[in-house]
Amino acid sequence: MDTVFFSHILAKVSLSEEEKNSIKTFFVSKKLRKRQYLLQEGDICKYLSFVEKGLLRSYNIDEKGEEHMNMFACEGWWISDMNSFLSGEKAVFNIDAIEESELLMITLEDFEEMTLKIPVMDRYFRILFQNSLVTKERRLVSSNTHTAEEKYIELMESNPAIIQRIPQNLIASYIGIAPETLSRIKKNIASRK
Amino acid sequence: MDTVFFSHILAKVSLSEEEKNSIKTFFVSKKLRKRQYLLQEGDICKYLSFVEKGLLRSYNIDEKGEEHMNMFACEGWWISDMNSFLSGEKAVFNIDAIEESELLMITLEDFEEMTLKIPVMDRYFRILFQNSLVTKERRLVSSNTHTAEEKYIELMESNPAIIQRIPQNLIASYIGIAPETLSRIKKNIASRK
DNA sequence: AAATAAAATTGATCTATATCAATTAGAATT
DNA sequence: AATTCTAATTGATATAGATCAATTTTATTT
Repeated sequence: MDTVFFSHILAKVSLSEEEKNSIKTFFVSKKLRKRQYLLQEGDICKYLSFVEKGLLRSYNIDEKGEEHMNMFACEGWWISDMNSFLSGEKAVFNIDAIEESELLMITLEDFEEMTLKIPVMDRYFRILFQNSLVTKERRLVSSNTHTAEEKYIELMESNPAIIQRIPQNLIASYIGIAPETLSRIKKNIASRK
Repeated sequence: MDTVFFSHILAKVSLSEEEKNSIKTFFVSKKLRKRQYLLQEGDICKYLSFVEKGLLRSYNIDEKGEEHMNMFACEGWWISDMNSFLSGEKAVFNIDAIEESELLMITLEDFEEMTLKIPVMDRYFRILFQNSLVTKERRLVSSNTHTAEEKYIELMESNPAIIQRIPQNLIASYIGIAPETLSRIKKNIASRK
């Protein structure tokens, strides 16, 4: 319980040693093998999880059985089916590990207790959610405003690091296009250079 | 400074009379006529605004001059270009009034001061942003997973009240389709009943 | 109430991207 | 190293929804 976790929190708020120790007690750690599920659609999402190491994806599956990537999370990111986690409703997302991963997880009950005991964690999550909101908003704008190629270029430019760790077909799904289309887009871009 | 505002906050957190009085001091109120701008693309978004009354929209404009609705906000909603507000970068969104409106507005400086003075407001905004995140996530799933008709039906079902106050062409833009397409979709749905 | 402007509808046509099918390249497993 | 499985590429074709243009309906302004 460690460097990655607290360095990410301390980047947004200050914590005393005492607070750190207290926070630790609310989390449990978990390792996931590649392809292992953290959550399956229809289950209740019991945890909000911080990625210490590795790479996960969350996605939903439509009536035709097609997967649609919702988000990826690598080191320093949080992942969950927020609606299920907060409301106790059934999860609409699946979450699994793209790479072998290590997580720190907290239940809703402990999350509530932790924020009440350490109010600065409300601030941390307020800032975290604020930033996520900006990111999601950008993606939504991109989704409505740009062509397939523009969306791909935008993603490449905003997130070059993570992209290299993720198979093309998942990236295609993330930007909402067919894998064949992404393949052709890449070819076009390459041929223009 | 009033019922709508505090009733929305008190639905999420508790406040003493003293805290309420303190909170009041951070906000200024403003009235907008129909079609009046609150924010124009390229300006810095100085305020986070709570809608006491009326209806506003936020939207971006692409290179072809087409508007793309980002969100609508009626009584009880907050509106801003969050990225610009928080970072001081130029706004990418325009915000204007669809109906004559009344707002309560706070600057970033006062927002920071308020949350430091009244930590429970961090909690309020943490919960608010958490919920917005769930909403945005749903919209993104819908945008990638569903057909134009499904997106329209979903919006109708999740938000029947607000839809009736908003012109069809803006709704089409919000779900990312051409106004002609929405018109045809409505016709189809009607003819099937 | 008349005049003007804006929004919605309808038809005809076009296009970006999806879908289907086959092939090749790369990973993972034995 | 050989085999099997999965992902990526490429070509041919189909389609949802966009675009363009004309018309009608509904708001707004004078």
